[in-house]
Amino acid sequence: MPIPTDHSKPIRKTAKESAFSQLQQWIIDGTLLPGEKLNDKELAEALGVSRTPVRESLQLLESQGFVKMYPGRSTEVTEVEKEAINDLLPPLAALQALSAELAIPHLTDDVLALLEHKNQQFAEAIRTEDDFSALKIDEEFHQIIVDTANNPYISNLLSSLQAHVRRLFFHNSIVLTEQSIEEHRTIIGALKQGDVEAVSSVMKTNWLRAIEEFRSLDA
Amino acid sequence: MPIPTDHSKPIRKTAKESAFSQLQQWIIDGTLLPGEKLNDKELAEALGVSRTPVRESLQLLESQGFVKMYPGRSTEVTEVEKEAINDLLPPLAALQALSAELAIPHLTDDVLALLEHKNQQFAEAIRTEDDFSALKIDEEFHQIIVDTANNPYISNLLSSLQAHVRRLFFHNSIVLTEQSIEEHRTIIGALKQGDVEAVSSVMKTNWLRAIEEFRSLDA
DNA sequence: AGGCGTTTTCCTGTATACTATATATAAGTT
DNA sequence: AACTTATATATAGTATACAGGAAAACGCCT
Repeated sequence: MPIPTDHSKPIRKTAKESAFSQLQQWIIDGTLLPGEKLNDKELAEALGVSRTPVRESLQLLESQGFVKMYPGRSTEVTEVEKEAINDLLPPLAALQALSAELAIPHLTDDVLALLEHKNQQFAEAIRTEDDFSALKIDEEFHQIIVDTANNPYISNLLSSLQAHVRRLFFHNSIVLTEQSIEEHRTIIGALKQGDVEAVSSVMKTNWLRAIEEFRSLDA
Repeated sequence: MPIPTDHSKPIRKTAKESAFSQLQQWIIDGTLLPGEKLNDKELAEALGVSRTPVRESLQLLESQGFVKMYPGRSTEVTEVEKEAINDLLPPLAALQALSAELAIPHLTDDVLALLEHKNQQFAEAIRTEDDFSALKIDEEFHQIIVDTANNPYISNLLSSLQAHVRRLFFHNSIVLTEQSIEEHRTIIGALKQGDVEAVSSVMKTNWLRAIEEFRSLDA
């Protein structure tokens, strides 16, 4: 009797974890509005758990910059300022560019195929103006590269930055353009050829261009 | 009556905060050894607080990668692997280089003077072979640049990476060399001239060189 | 002695209870 | 009425109590 039970991950999802992801989701998608005061008692009963896991989650969210705690006073959701994009994208671009550089030695045909496939999905999403999917797929595309770089520190830093970008994009309904498709192709090409300079440069361009596109929404 | 009492920071040092910094310190300086199992009850009484703030601190430390939590099982201090330097320094160098670039528009004479002063302190520490001070001053030197860049996201990311580097250096008693003094001078010069490329390049060199020096300790 | 199952202990995760401080509300004074 | 001062209420921070599960200790069998 084989019993294929895969207990490699005996994921008993701890109350703290589920509280954390739910709260983060609510903050990113705007259910919890920027500036809103958070009362742990309320959140606790809304989530059906006690205050303890809620408070633990809030502290993690603070370390990621999603909430601000005023000790002894209150906890509130941080603001979503459009100008934050100016602070957010440069380090994101730098780390993504670095990831691409570091990914080169670990490239395999599988990875390249995966990237090309993702970019096709991406192109399709752009074509059908499925903006939400496009954002999601774009993130996955870049995640492949980050994973390939295989650097846990970078992965960590980026996941935090990405979450903030996601929130900004959510609150401002940004739209990715066709230009990204071509840039992705260039990135794949540069990766194939192991051109460190080129890949780093295009990657930065790809991300920093978002600043301009973001600004144009002001109009 | 002016009463200059600055109650902008009525810092009531919360038990959680003091527990956190103490635990982090213990992990960095090796009081808590890599791989060691952490028992909240013990830690709690050692710190004179209850388990709650201890557990909260441990969770923050996990998010920073200083401990690993196996839910329901145990919490242990992460290992200090020399090879981690290979993963740690590239993003650190990239972000420090970016900081320097971004600092340029915010440079003032005060900042430049401060940098030159710090570098003199640094040179003095190197000269007297006060290795510990040299490390500390070097960190302060770079912190000035990061602060000048005035980007909260970068500051955040770097503080986490710096803590890891500090731990690595502690556990391997790394020593900074005279070469850093000259590189710091070059950095200051490039900043003065607003030479983005140069400052970025030297900054990266300055940090990545540490990888080589670190490896040479193997011998 | 070594392996397997059972029992016991311990520890983590979570809920609840307690405490002190901050804010809101009401009373009092000029 | 405006401004203090006092009182009440609420909420954050911390401690403790409780429950389930993991690891350790023990005993049993071969």
